[in-house]
Amino acid sequence: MTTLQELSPSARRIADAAQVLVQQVGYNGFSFEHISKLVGMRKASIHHHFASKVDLGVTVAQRYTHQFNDALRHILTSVKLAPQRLQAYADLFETTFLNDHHLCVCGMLGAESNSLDAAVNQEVRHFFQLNLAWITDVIEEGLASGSLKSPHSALVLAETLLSLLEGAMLVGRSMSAPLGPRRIGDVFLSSLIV
Amino acid sequence: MTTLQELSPSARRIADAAQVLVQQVGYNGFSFEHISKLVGMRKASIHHHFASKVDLGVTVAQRYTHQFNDALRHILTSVKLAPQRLQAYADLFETTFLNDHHLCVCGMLGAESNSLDAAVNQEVRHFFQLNLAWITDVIEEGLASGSLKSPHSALVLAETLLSLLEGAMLVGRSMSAPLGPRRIGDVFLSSLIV
DNA sequence: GTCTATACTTGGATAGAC
DNA sequence: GTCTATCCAAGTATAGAC
Repeated sequence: MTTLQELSPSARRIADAAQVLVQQVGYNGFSFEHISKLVGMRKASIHHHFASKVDLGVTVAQRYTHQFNDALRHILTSVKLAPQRLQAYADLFETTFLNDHHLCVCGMLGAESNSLDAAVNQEVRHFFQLNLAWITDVIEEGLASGSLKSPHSALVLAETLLSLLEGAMLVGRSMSAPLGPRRIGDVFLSSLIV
Repeated sequence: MTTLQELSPSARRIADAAQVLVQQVGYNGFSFEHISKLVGMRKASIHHHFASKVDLGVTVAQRYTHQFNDALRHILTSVKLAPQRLQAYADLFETTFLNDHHLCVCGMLGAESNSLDAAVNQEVRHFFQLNLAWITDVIEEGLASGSLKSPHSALVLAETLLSLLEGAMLVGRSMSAPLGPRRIGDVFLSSLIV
């Protein structure tokens, strides 16, 4: 299985194209032929970098999770208060959505999970677990320091916020004038902010 | 294009099977062969009832929307207060999710929308529009009668609730112990209920 | 209405030349 | 690393017998 560090320039272009396709049409919606057209290489050449479609799917999910994790760590260093940290978090989804109504890679793969290889599903679960842990920590600190207030536990609030943002992207896809993850997230966050 | 009234018993069994498959693996995740096995008929026989896969997809979305609409009207007649109406609404999603972690048909199709025929997408948009209008009406009545309270508009709250429930099903699929749409919905609704 | 048989296309994957 | 050529399976769809 290919890991992140070993990606050659060509492999990176392939993974980039595959990620966009996953966000646009899902794992079951694209083929090696689609990637071939996007990167200007033949199908056989793609197989040289990724032996199977599952390998490619796993790599896309791993990279996405890794990049997302970097963004989460950056928020912690650049934003100090829990309410603003959660708004910055919602902005990550907003940015993705504003890019041609792309879905979250793992949101899309999660929807398709019943037809995916276990190796891909494992990466998707890792993404959600990582996100839930991060949000929970932020909310817990906010509740403790008094910048947030709620009768619910931090973990329950975290699953609520994550569900809300993933759902806002999904529902927003089928609307002519969606509010988007940022504004939808604010509706919920405004009930938590002191 | 086949419409709801004309469905023969065989066509109904095929549409039922197709609906389950959409909820499990998505439109791009199933084939006529899968349906063939589920209903015990050959692929050619399925084509006799549905000329194309798009026809089948449209019928599935139409029927689902129609059944959902019946459930929404039933809530209005059997439940009188806005808070309880919204909880009953969340229970519709909970029931679907508890059935083997099935997704909402139109939630799944919405995720795949970029690869679907326009005729299918139109039905998906109709489903969301119908739901948003229903929720908006319920919330508007609740705000007017004083059973609900919020600084946000009914329409914004409706999109928030719908996004939350769709997202709770999607995210819940990849979790070992998801809270589920009902409990997730309650977290948000509790901030609205007076 | 259902079947067998089949046409046609696409998709994932491999062999081997360059 | 990339290519052409090819294999094989699966997927949508149709023709025609029963």
